[in-house]
Amino acid sequence: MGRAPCCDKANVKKGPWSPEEDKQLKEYMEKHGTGGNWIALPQKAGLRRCGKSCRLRWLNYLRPNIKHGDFSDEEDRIICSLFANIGSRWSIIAAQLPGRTDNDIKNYWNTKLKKRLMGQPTSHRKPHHQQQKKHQLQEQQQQQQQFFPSSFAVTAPFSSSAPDLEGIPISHLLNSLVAHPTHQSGNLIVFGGDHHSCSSSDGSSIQIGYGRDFNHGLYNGRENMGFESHLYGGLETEKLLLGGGGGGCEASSIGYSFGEVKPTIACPTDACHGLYLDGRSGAATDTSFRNIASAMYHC
DNA sequence: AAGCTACACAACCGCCCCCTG
DNA sequence: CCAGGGGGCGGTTGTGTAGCT
Repeated sequence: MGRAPCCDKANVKKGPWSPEEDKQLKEYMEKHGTGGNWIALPQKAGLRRCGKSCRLRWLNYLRPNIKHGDFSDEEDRIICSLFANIGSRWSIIAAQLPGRTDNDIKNYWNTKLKKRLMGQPTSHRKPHHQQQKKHQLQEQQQQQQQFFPSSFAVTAPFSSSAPDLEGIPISHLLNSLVAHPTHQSGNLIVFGGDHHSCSSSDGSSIQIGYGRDFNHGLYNGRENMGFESHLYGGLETEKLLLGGGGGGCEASSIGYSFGEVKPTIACPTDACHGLYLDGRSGAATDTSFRNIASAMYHC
């Protein structure tokens, strides 16, 4: 038996809200509030709308202090950073941006940020002059640099058969791991590079930019290598500190050798579900990442 | 000027979580 | 403890608009 519908679909108006309906809902909300029941609200307010539709309209458009329009660079950065850490938990991300709604942020991400960070054209309309294309390309490169300033900029394809990873951009290592997953790669969680979440055909996966399912840590007894808990948008996540102590991946920290990293990659256990590598900052992280990528190729 | 296309954003759908009785 | 229902959320679709041909 299916669930009873929340409202009588046949007698409910759908589609865009008219100014009159907006006014009616706003006035009712200002006088009475939801009364703890959105489903009953439309009837009380004299609206021929589904309660959920009223809720959405209120939360996303009518309620006070809603910000619409241009997102600032700071907001962009916050969204990207949180998306990298917790994925598409729009409500959590919205909670960090006063005046912004989850729907707004979701739309903004889907229509602009995602394309921008994936290197797709961001212009409002198709350019039709070479000059514009050139300018657009430069703009994209600048924007990528702005968000991921270390070595994440994409340049050339990476051959999966090449064991020597020195000098190969991290983004290509990432891409290659996505394209050629190993049985170990299912245990690697990276954030900070491109924002992909990819699965291979056999079900193993590399999750990039998403760490919430990663719960357990390894502590190998060595100072500055272990797991550290972080709160991102109210969600606790943990990451393996390959980059050194304190703040995670510091520029001055060391890269771990294959021997040190391999047990973690090769032998996931209940106590060690995988790696969580902060790839956002600096050369030391690159070294760590290269070690892991190298380990995966050798395993 | 008309038709086409791409884009932005509002709104809907349906699933899941969690509270309550 | 369990079932039912409302609320919340993320994904998807629909619609209006602006630029291009």
